[in-house]
Amino acid sequence: MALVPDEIQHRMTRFKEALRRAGVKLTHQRLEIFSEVARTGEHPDAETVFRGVRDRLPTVSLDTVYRTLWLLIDLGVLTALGPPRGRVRFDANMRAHHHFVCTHCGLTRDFYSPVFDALQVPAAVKTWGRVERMLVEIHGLCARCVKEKKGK
Amino acid sequence: MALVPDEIQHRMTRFKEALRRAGVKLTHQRLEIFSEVARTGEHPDAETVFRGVRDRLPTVSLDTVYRTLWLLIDLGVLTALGPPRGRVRFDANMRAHHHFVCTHCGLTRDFYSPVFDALQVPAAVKTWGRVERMLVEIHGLCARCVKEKKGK
DNA sequence: CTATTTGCAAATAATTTGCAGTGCG
DNA sequence: CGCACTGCAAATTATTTGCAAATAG
Repeated sequence: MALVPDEIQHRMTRFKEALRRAGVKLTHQRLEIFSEVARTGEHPDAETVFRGVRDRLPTVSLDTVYRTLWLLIDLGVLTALGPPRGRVRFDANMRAHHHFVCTHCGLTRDFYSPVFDALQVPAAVKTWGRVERMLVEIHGLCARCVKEKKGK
Repeated sequence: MALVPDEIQHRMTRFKEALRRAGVKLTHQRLEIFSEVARTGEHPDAETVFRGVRDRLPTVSLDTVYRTLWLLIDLGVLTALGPPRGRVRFDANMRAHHHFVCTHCGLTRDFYSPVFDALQVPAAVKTWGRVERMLVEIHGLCARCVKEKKGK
């Protein structure tokens, strides 16, 4: 999971610019928390980030980690993996299919596509483990959430 | 989100067969809980399933809904969407990329593919909302989890 | 009949919030 | 040097578990 130093530098620069543009303060904890996520190609959860920054920020609290991560997502320098609202959702469709996911409300609709079904798993990925399934995820705002945003 | 009745029938049949094969009892609550997920193309969370079955099962409890849903996943008639272990994970990679996700431990690795980047969003999907991003998710077991399973 | 399954209530895990003190710009 | 930011502790939300009573096969 080694990342080229250049890429990390680039991420740090974008991060500082985003804070400045948003008029948000550059604190020690924000720097360390972002850098903890940015320095790795893993996608750590909040707890992992928390443990990672404790050497450098012994008094940081888990709630600051959460607040900072969500702030950085708002500023567009991080993204969250998995559906919003933390809830698990259940799917009875066992045929090959793909998903449209609303990043705001979590609505997920299935769709079918022979083109997508026919995609090949890259050879490099096969060396990482046992592949069971491949699907395309299209992320965006569903019509309802688009309308809601306009309303405000 | 209307589903063809044939598809629902097919799902119910597979469900009953799976229970029988596993030697698991067909209870009223299992039937209603599965049917609640199977009758729709939405992908409800546990709370939504719970509210949906309460008309027909006034005394059912939320824990039974959870237990049943996970059981049905074990039996292979449902799948869970979203991150394993319920945790949100954070990603500092804002370039176009794709994911290999371990369905057991949640490990997520990025990879790049010009072929996948070039995929077109189907016209039908565009009518569902505003598309922001498209990525390919490859699900499976990472090497570590494959090894762990063999160990047992 | 009797082992499996359920409902209840209480436990745990993940995440968020209110508030008073602290430090960045 | 003021207001955004943090740490603490307590609140919420999501999910799981132990156990006695209920029921499918």
